Amino acid sequence: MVSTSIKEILKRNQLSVTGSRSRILELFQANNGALAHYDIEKLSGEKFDRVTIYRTLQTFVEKGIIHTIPTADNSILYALCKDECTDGHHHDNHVHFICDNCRKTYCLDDVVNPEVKLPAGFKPTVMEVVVNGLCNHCSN
Amino acid sequence: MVSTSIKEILKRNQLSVTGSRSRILELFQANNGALAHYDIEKLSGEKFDRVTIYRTLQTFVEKGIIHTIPTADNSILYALCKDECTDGHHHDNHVHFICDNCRKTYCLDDVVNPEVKLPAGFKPTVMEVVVNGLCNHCSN
DNA sequence: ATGGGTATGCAACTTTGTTGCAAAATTTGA
DNA sequence: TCAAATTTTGCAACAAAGTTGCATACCCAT
Repeated sequence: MVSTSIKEILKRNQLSVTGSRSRILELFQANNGALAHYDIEKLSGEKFDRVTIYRTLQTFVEKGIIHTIPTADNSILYALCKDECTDGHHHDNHVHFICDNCRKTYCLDDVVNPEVKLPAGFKPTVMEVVVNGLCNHCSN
Repeated sequence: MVSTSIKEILKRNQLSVTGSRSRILELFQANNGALAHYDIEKLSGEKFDRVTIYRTLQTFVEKGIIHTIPTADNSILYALCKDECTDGHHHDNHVHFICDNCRKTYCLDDVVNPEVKLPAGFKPTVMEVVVNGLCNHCSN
């Protein structure tokens, strides 16, 4: 059942199981996409304090449960990490896709970041690829 | 001389030549990198109203004089476009590099965005590639 | 069940970005 | 060159987004 796995995720990351954490994780699982702070505030039904949501998201990022996606319009999106993520070390080296029509954000987990040849002296550590366009549901 | 070319850039884009626009363009030319709104506020020496800077940057983006760079930490960076940019149509399909040490952002104009194979049905329009790491000055 | 530690909610505040409007500056045309 | 027409600027007020300190409430191990 769903609630069990949520509890397990929190325990695995040494986090106490609280109402807000469970609910927010649930929202991510149910939405299967990326959520902004604003979305969570709406979806959770005004139930939690804004501050709690900020702190919960921050904690989840630190623990490697979710990761952030940069967007051009200055809003931070958050999405669930795959299981391999561990404390502070994210392996979210996949392409993100934002649909210009339905505004949904997809983690294209199977599309691995491409190689990029940088000029001499530039040592890369992290790379973010965000593609905008029409998703498979909106492109007909 | 520098001031002449700044004037020409503004005129070419049908913008009246004003103090703030000239000064802000000058800052971009002098810095040869990306600037955030915050940077401009500091660099310009408290000389201009915050609102003016917001509006000037917005105008420059619309005219294709500068383009935005999305970052993971929710700050918008702006950088000069190459001359080929025209109204609303940016050709900034190059890789951006942010140095984790000196915090400088580079437009790697010669590093063109790589090809990415998307799943069936996904139709891309714009793509952003941002690489973090150490730049050629900080990697020694 | 209880005590120690952690998380939450509230209040107050800071930062960031937006809007309307009058004053000032820039451009245009005679 | 000068005055009128248009744009731009700065101010004030506001809205949204994010942060911090602290007392209360909750979670969890014993």
